[in-house]
Amino acid sequence: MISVATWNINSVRLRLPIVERFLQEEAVDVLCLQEIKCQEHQFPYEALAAIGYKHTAVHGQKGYHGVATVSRLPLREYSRHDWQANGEARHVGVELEGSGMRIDNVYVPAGGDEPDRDKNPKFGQKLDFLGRMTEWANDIDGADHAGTLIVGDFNIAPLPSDVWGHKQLLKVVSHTPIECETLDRFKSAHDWVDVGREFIKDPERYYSWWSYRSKDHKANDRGRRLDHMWATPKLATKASGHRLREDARSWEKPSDHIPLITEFDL
DNA sequence: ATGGTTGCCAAGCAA
Repeated sequence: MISVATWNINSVRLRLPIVERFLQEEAVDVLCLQEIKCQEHQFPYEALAAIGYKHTAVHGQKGYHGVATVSRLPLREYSRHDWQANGEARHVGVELEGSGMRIDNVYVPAGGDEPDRDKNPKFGQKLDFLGRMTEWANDIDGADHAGTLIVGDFNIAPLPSDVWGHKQLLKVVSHTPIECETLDRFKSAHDWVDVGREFIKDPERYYSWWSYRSKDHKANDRGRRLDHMWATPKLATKASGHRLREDARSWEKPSDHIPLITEFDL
């Protein structure tokens, strides 16, 4: 069995205590972090190695963004795509030694506030990022390895049941029709299976993010499913479990995102 | 309609 988790941590240095808590409680094999907000030399390698996570692939930058994959199992970093072509650290790809499973850890741009690429260049960059990610997916050769799992903060909640209010959020970046369609084109490009939704079926409530801009996120429960774990079809058939640690949103100094975990029989 | 919060790093940007 191999277990993989994804978590937008919103500063790995500030939240090292809850990363350690999560790893000690869940003992996942692999944890994919987004928004580490540090450079590679600032990453807490020693603290994570001390609790068994000795294998790392860190793609960081100063102050913003940044992704890191930490593992108990040996891995080989094989790619760092810049799907925005602007130098931001938003992807790192690894292959697990032994199983050969590939894990692509991605942090899709949030896209700003205005869902109009003419008025808001960030929105266009988000759509273009997904376009390049789709071209990449078209080129994956799925025939000769154990399959690919792409995980991370996609910054899009595609289904009506992925948000607290479908109608209220149709013009809010993360749930606009054009974003959902663009993500759908990516999905079709490689027949990705939305593993989370294989286990927590639509239209069941499934959120992974709650804004900090709410006194009590549980009171109105205005969540969105921005984080995803999608597998190539053959690998998806090996998924044996999927769960959320929604309680982590209430831990001390929490991230605004929660961890997602998928288990594979491999 | 607006503003609400957080992190980085020391002003404003990104989310």
